[in-house]
Amino acid sequence: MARPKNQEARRGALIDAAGRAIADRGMAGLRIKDIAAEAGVSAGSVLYYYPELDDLVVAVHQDAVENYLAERQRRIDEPDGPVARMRAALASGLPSGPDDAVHRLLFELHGVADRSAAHAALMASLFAREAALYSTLLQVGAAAGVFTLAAPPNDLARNLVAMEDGYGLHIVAHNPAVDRGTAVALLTAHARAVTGCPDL
Amino acid sequence: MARPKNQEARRGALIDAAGRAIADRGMAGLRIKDIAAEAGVSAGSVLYYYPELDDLVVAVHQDAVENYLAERQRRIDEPDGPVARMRAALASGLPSGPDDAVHRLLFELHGVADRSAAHAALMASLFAREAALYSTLLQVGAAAGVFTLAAPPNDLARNLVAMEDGYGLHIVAHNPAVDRGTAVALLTAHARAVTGCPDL
Amino acid sequence: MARPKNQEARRGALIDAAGRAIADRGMAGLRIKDIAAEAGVSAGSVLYYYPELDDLVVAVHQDAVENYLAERQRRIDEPDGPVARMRAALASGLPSGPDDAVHRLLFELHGVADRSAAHAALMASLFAREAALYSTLLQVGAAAGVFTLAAPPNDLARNLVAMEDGYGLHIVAHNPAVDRGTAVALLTAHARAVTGCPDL
Amino acid sequence: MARPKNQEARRGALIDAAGRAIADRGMAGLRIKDIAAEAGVSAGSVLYYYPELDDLVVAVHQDAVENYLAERQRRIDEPDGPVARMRAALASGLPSGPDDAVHRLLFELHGVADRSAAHAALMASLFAREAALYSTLLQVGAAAGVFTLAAPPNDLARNLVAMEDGYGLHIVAHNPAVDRGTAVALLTAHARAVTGCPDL
DNA sequence: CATGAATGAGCATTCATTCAT
DNA sequence: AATGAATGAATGCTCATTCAT
Repeated sequence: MARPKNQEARRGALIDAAGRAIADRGMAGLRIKDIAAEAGVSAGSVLYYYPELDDLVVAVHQDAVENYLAERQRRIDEPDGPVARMRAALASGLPSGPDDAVHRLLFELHGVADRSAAHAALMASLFAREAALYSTLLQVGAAAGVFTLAAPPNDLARNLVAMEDGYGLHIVAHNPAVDRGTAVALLTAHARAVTGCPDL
Repeated sequence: MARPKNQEARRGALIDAAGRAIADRGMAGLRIKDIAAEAGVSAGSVLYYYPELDDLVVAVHQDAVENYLAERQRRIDEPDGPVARMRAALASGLPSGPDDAVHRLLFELHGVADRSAAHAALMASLFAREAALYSTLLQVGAAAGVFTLAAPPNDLARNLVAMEDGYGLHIVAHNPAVDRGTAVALLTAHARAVTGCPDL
Repeated sequence: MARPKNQEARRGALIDAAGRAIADRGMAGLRIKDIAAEAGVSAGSVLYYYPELDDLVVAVHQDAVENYLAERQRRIDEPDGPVARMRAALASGLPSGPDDAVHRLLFELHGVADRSAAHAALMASLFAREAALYSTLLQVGAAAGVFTLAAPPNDLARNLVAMEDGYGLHIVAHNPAVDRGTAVALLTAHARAVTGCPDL
Repeated sequence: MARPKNQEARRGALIDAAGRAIADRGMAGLRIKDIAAEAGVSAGSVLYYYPELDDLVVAVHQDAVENYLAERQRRIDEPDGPVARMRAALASGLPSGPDDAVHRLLFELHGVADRSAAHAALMASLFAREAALYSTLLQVGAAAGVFTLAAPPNDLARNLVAMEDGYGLHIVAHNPAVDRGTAVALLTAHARAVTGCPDL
């Protein structure tokens, strides 16, 4: 069982390395030798594990989506109570800044979704699961009587994610008029309005 | 005076051709040969007019932003009255579908903004001017007594644009759960809520 | 004593596998991987038994020559009498068609003889022994009074083999104007003439 | 008209260079950079003129066949009378030795005919036209009363070409027992027999 | 002004080969 | 004895770029 484990470990290392390379140089500038250098192996090794480079990129996307969601879930579950959790959700959906590696990576990968069904599916999955996160929070808050929802929770949830994605795009892309602080404030104001909860 | 005019005309044709090439093949797959073919000239000619290819791409971005904004302004100004105009605004900010060439082009170009100050500036300009569009509509509507704004118009405006961008991203990227109809409906519902105007 | 035997068996299997690979893909397209796959072993194993790949190819050539000659001798010895045996000889020297694996292999290996003394020697050996086959048949037939040789038996024999080789080349190489039937007929007509034996 | 001429000249130079490279290194060892070096141009230039390398090899084959046939025809037509011409034919169909560039090239190219219809057609064309050469000589000689044909001229002609090809193969491939002198003698003896002409 | 010819840098990719196990 | 992991050399190929015309 040593071999398969090593195989998996090496594949994982390559996925990490490729993720860094994509976040750094962008999908357009992705080179096998960059991935190899980042992973500390030869270019041949990358091809050895991923004869089809696209498969590696899909693996990176999968990994990024899962890790991002898990981490976000973790940060949301940390505090107690609907209000604190919603605040955690609002805080955890935006890039920390233009250099946020995770968001850079995800946006790069979203950019190829229009030419790849696999990437489109991953992006759609991320969207749906983030919406589900918000939807749950909204419904729990409403059930607890803290939120008064201005519209069906699923609609509000999708709008929140769309707004996050929009602001996230501008933050990562260095829009000087949209920094994280502003975006969080505007997003929070919106959430406050649609939940009728001034404490957010 | 004939030369400069021809020069300009040729440059314009190259900008159009490059725009089509980017929308078609994406920034990552952009080749001088493709631009040349799309413009019906030789690859050398492209380099002759744009020794630095980046300049051509910036020109494409500039052109796309200006045309898009002008067209959107036109569509907003067409109807009369704040409500109709707001409806026109909500309808004109989302791609018609995954194949919408203008939005495809703009999203491709947003993708390079994080590596280019020029593109970031253009993207920021687009964001600001779209927000201004909404801001004006909101203020006029409020002044007319049709809208009751739930927050400062500039805040609401930016949120609307961010939401548009988020949904636009998913539409262009083939998220199967986000089609134009759904996005327009959700965006409109949001606008209805923040303007307090059920007629939207 | 088990080891050496296994060694030999494995080497034999590799020779067979390499022979099939060469007949299939040609010398130009020969890959260690293909030989290994054909033999059902790893590429490393091939190198283990034949650190110098050329040695394997020489072994293939040797094997092919010996087997081919043995089989041809067998087919010639089967019938009785000079005439029947000569007919068997004429029938056994031409490929059955463009897909005749043995002849394909031999011609591929002849093609490398100009760059390798070992292969040239094997090819020369094959030529000489085929000529000897014919020479014997001719002399026995002459002694029996059935053949009237038009020239020294060694000369006639070499001409027969050369003609065989020429026709064989065209058959294997898919010359549409030279099929086995035609070649056998022409070769036989020639043999009839030089032996003065109308019964061939 | 200067451009097309240069284009043609350059293509011709590449064909010559590729022919030399194939004769030197063999089809199996054919490298683009060798062709380029032989032609004194860059590797990119070879691809520029022949994006599909196979097309270049086919052109080489075509060229080799035509030149070889033209030269052979020339050498046959030089002397007067059926006997002298037949002697010229017999002398012009065999390689001068193992290093005969033309024959080396032709045999290399015959070796790929089994995997390429184009090359098979060229090889078949060469065979048919060489046979026609002999057939004409035989018929003219018979008509003149110098030859007494032992079989239909087309049959004799094909046998002559097959024998030539067989001996040619062995000469080029360094069969030490088959040198040009021996082959010419044996081939001539055969011709003498089938034409009944002792003067050959 | 514009082109096609020609190049070379940079890339993915194939493949024989090495090595630890 | 035999393998799979891993490498690096070698090659084809793409593409931006230069240049003479």
